[in-house]
Amino acid sequence: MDVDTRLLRSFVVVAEEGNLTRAAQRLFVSQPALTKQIKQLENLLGVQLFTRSRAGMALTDLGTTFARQVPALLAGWDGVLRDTKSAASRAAKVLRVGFLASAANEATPEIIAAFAERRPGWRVDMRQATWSNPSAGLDDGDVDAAITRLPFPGQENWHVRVLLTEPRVIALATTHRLAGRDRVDFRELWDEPFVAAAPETGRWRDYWLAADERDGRQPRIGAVTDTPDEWLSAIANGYGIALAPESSARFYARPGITYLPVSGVEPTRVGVAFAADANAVTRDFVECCVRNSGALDAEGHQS
Amino acid sequence: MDVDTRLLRSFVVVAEEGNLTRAAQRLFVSQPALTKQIKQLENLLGVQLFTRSRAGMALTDLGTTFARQVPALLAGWDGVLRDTKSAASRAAKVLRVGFLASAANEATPEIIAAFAERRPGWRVDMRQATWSNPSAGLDDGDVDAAITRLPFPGQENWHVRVLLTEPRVIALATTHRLAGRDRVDFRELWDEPFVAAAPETGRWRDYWLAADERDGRQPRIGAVTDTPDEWLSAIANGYGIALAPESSARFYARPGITYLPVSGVEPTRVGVAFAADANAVTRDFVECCVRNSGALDAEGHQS
DNA sequence: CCACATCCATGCCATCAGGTTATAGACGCA
DNA sequence: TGCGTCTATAACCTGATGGCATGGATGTGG
Repeated sequence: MDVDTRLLRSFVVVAEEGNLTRAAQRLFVSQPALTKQIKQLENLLGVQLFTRSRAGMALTDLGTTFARQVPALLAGWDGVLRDTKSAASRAAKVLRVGFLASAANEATPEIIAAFAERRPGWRVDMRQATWSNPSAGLDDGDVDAAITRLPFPGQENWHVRVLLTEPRVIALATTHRLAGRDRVDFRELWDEPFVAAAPETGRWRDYWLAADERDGRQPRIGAVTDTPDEWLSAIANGYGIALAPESSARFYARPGITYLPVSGVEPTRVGVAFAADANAVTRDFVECCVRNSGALDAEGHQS
Repeated sequence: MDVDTRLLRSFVVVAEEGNLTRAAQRLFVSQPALTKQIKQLENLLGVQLFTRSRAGMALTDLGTTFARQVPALLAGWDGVLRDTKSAASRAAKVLRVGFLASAANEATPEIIAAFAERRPGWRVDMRQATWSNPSAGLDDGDVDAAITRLPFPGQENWHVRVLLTEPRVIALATTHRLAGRDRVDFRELWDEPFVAAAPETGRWRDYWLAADERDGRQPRIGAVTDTPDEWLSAIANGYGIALAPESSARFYARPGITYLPVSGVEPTRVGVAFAADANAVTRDFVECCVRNSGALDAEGHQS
């Protein structure tokens, strides 16, 4: 009897949420599709996993037993997947590095150069990730290391070394009423619409909305974007403003966008994340990251 | 990243066979379909698993690594499946028993009755299996115990207790040249066409062709059947003859079919098979089997 | 008491993955 | 050179699956 792991993942989410509609959103499918998936799984097993009611989907006893075992299966598969992919890249002498656009910076070429010297014959495969994937492929086993902004969702599963810390600034349209100012305080911006990452990025989104510095007030969302280009356009078009790393003013300077210093928000950190059991080559790369970012202003330390 | 376990099973078979065409037969799909499945799996992993050549499909290094891990995954899933199904039947107080048509006999009603007395409130769900499924559903977790003919493929994975032993006879069309005889020796039948089980039943098929008693000579196959009815028809129509348990002469008497004693083949045994970790209810059932078949002529002993 | 919000289920339609058959292409072998 | 044995490709078809719109059941607030 065969299953698609997809069904199992859907099952897990539904079990967690206890609610088809919400689960469907998290899984990016429609609610009817999810209804069918769960039904399909129940048919396959010949067992009722949930009791349905207006209140939602509650696990039956059998469903609970099943739910206890499924995560291990999925983890097993994901592990094999990761092992295989990393074995492949090792065989090809390719180090796969994911990075978030805004996390790469002037130091990146130096890091690569240092690594090339350290491991002759190896190639570094840099893969840019969107904001909806803040671990930059680490979670999927697609990369050996990820250079990203901290904190990111799922960070606790990985070893992280901080590479640098920099202030956050505010990005706004040149036409914005505050664009002429020298600097602003974040409190002045509480009621401004913001350009944000997608809701499912959770902690990530919150961090860039500075949810913690709003005294519990809900932010206004003017637009949702997933890549630097979309982000810049949204800001230039006046859909909202956004927090950004200071270095964006250099890397993402663009007509129609103004960057201003802002007080009252924590600075942002760039880090390199990797698996606890990373191989020697990956660790070498991490070492290169620390050394060559340290040249700027980081205090690299284990996190 | 999601897979259908089906792809994994296909992969395992192709890896074992080293040959798409043969693997496709074993999996009951066309060869092009398998080509696509394997390609799909390789795409999914982003890794080449096989090197193709006119000689067939050979695992790459990565493929070998992968192949080492996959069986554990599949076993894990199958285990969960089994657990869940058996938990369901336990909750419903249903004992699921598979049996092979030719393995049930006069004692069966008594067994059920004895069990009903031993476990009031429980129901026995008897499921007849075809010859292409000689474990009668045990392998798929569809039953808690199986009453079947020994030996059967995969028997080593289960606990088995022998219920009875009986001679084998030969079944042939009444019009057959030997039908008038009192008895025959198996050697006289070496060149006769036989009605056999499907090739994929392996050891099972061999046993009922008495492959061991042919001095290595290949049997002639006159027809392939999967159920008693097909089998009886094939014999009556003269497509071939077949070995059968002595009790068939009672249970499957039919105009046009003659059963004759045959010398030179081992007797056949009926056994009840169950999982090593079977629960108390299942063990009770096994106990009932042993007691109530023992009334006939078995010496029940652990196998 | 009724309109509304919230859930899950269902019907209909469009799309696409996946299967099948037939055939091509590569290659060793007689 | 023709044949047998592999795998890959092409063309076609069907069924599974997802999306949208909607229905039915049931609390909830005005």
